[in-house]
Amino acid sequence: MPKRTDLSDTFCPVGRSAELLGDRAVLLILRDLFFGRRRFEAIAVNTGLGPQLVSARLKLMEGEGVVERHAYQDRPPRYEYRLTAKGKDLFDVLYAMRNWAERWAYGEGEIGAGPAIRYIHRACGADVGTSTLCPGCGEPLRYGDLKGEPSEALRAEQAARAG
Amino acid sequence: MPKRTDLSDTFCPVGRSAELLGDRAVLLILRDLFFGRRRFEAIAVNTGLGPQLVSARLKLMEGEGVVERHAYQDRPPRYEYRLTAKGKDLFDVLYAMRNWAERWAYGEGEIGAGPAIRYIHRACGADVGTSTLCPGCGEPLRYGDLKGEPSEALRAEQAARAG
DNA sequence: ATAGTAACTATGATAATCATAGTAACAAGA
DNA sequence: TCTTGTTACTATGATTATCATAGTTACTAT
Repeated sequence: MPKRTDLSDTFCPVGRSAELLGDRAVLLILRDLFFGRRRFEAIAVNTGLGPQLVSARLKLMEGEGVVERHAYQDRPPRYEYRLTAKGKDLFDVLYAMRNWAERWAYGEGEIGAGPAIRYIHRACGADVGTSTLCPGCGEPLRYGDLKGEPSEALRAEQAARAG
Repeated sequence: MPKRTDLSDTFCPVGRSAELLGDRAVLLILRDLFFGRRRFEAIAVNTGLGPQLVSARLKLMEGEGVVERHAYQDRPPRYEYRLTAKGKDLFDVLYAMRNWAERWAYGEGEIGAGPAIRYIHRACGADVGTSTLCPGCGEPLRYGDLKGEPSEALRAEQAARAG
């Protein structure tokens, strides 16, 4: 392709977000980071993306300030990637994507009864369903407030990828 | 590129959303549709995307059930595109993207004081800032609840594209 | 008859992505 | 010591999506 249109200087906020988020690889990597997967190989395997793409996107995301590279050992030098505050603040976007998909993107009975991942509000123990506010206590849901319980189907799929 | 990895049958909901939303063109078209731009040419001009891409993506989105094609006149046949219920339900995603960008994606004073677009809650008249709940009345914000007031900078940019 | 409008499709150049393989720096076991 | 394993990448070549530009179709208006 020719150089894709650069959106980093539009005044439209959705356009600016789309510059980073309008990319499946970035989205998948963010998902993994939110799930606590911090290492290069783990992310590459789980996303199925291939090392150059993961490498390129992590560099991009680091440049954008949504992830930080941390050495977790010195010899041999090994790094892991962590969400920054700016990165963690993307939680609402990913959570909204999850909610939409749970409502619209599965066939009848495709994953058995219930959602692909059930989320429990740690504070009150309620199943949050696909709401923005906790149906149990009415509080808005933020990063870290939720405990995810993947369905059997999703667990099996991830285990298969991990080999 | 070779065929990009198909995510439409993952059990992960973020993966399924990413199949559609991990694409800058789709995101920009959705933005325009949410803003009431329904015609092919208007969308192509405002997004700057080029007719084949707009055409391809609208077909894709129609296939996914997020937009519908409606004839608005018969001779010559002319069509416009509307969000379906499934499409309108993507509001939370786009709104979360907007909020994130307003908080993180602009330089100091880049658009003057205030946000790129100010949103007013129709029900109570409060400026919602970048919150999920209306700071005035506490209600969750949904599609149609908000009145957007683009900043001067954004208005000028859109006018320039429209020619 | 000519120009204009809206919604596209066609063509060719360019560049992003994928699959596969390879590299670098070390640790651990035979 | 030699081999295998682990982690985090980089290199290469084939494939294909995207862009810019131009053209098409089917009308209406002057």
